[in-house]
Amino acid sequence: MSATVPRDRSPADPSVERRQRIVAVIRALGAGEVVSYGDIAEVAGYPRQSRLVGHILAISDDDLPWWRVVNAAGRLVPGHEGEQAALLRAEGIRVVNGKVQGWRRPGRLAT
DNA sequence: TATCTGACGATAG
DNA sequence: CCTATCGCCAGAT
Repeated sequence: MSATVPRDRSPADPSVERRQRIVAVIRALGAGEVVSYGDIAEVAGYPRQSRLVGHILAISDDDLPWWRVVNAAGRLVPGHEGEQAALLRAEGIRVVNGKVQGWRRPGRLAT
């Protein structure tokens, strides 16, 4: 027997809370709504932690509407572009060449 | 403990 | 459009 005991993942664990919080935001997405990883992180209360969102989605079950999440450039998820494009189009989202049309990154608008 | 990687973001060239 | 670099954090080795 190893002397190491599996850590108890209680709800009090901050890493669990982060995960739960981010998952909750993703689950709250409705049909036709597309957001970026950074947006989810910010809404969840963890600005600039977009990588964490990507990680959660990668390890989490497919129970979540992962297809409604794209990167800041409107780019689809590598390796799932075909399925994601189909799912998005089914919700009325226009997808062209692996990117969401009509997407614009904040801070790059205006003249 | 150190180092690398990743469903990221932004800036620079 | 592309690659490169830096910042950010969690997990894997």
